[in-house]
Amino acid sequence: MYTAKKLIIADDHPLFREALKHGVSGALGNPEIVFCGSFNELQKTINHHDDADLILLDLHMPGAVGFSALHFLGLRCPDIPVAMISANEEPDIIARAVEYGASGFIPKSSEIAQIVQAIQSILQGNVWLPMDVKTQIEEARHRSADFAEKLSALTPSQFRVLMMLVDGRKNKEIADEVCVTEATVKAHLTEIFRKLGVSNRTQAAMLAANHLEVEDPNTIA
Amino acid sequence: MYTAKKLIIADDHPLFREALKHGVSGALGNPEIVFCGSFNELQKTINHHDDADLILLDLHMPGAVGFSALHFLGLRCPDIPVAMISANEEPDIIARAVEYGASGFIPKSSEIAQIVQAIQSILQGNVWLPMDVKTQIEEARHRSADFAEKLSALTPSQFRVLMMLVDGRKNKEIADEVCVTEATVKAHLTEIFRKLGVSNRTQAAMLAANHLEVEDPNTIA
DNA sequence: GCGGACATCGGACTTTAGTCTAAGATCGTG
DNA sequence: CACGATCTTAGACTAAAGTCCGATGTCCGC
Repeated sequence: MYTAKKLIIADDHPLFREALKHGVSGALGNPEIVFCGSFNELQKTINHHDDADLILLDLHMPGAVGFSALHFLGLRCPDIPVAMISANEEPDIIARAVEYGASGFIPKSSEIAQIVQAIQSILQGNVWLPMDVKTQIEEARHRSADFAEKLSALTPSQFRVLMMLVDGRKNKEIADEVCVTEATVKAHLTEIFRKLGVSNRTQAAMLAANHLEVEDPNTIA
Repeated sequence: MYTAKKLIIADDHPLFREALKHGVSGALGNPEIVFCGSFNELQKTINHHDDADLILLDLHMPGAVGFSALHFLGLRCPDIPVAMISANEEPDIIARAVEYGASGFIPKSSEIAQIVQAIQSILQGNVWLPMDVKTQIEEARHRSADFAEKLSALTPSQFRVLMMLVDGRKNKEIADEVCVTEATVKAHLTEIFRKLGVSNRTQAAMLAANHLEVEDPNTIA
């Protein structure tokens, strides 16, 4: 079992942070626990407690906007792991938190036991995320690889056509651009749809766009 | 010092590529330099010059969308290293370029000496990236606002239809879903195209998807 | 009540999209 | 050389997509 000597809890809900304290302190070897109720307070606190083992940081802190607190901590004390605590469980938010250097993301709705487990895992140097999010990310990776496979099944010519599909060009335009007849383009398209497992050009374009991170409003507008 | 025998420069800015040519050719042993001004041209060029030592590829090439050109080269000639050249310096873009197989990312704002150094590093088999990666997402935000304006011009019914367009549904399916006739859907669509400034459903879907981050459950950040 | 925005539909029509079948040309590989 | 994959095209369809014109009805604000 991993214990801690000093813990910083940055949350502006007195009730929640007290509950958090009593819930986890026993399981972590009764560490010293320092409270911060605002971003301002956190900035001061960190000056006297930069030897903390872990910071539990609320996403929505007074004085903090977005991930500003997280970003600050990353600069100020990059060695202290930060676990985000939030009622918000959007996978998108969680992914961003990790990008900004959070070592974990603990939903406020979690059971005490789960929170303890998360903290211990983070103290070991791991990144802890809620199960459902982990599976979502894994599935996303899986599907991404799946698409890459489909994509590499396309011949170069077919790939070219697919790219022009993303621009919303019509068959005749594509034909002129590639200097072939419309019949050829149609033949390619039918094959593209089959390989990608879609049924029309819009779906094919959306699929390609989502995975190739296409954004160029200029060519569309 | 590493030299090269043949270099392909794929960029649609004549001024820039000439400058690039004269800037680096001396330092690389005066290699043969082949120019391409579009994705189309690049595809043709590669057929006669698949013995090139390096390809300098502009991110924004006419005919190429996103990393389509990079991906194409990865399939067509996986052995030739590709250095992305771009005015875009977003870390996000740079990271993705490397994911898609780029051997380097050279900002157009770089000094000649730095570009030469980057190219030589890449010729050695390394992956070269700029030290300072600055973000300018202002334009993206601006375009976002522009699109939001167009979006708010849509009536609720039209918006709903647009969302189904993103799924690649056909008119009849949309009609059944919303419980109206196909005639109504068509009427909405014609108006949607007008308001968004596009000319067909695929373009409308792409526009919406790019700005609303509408995704089939495939991609996750 | 009148005008305007909105949603709804029909019909007629033109244009694209998409499938299917068939077939010729090229090119690389065993 | 034979084989397969790819690219190419044609012709004939069927099915969608998209436009134009007109029409009805609702709802809301002035």
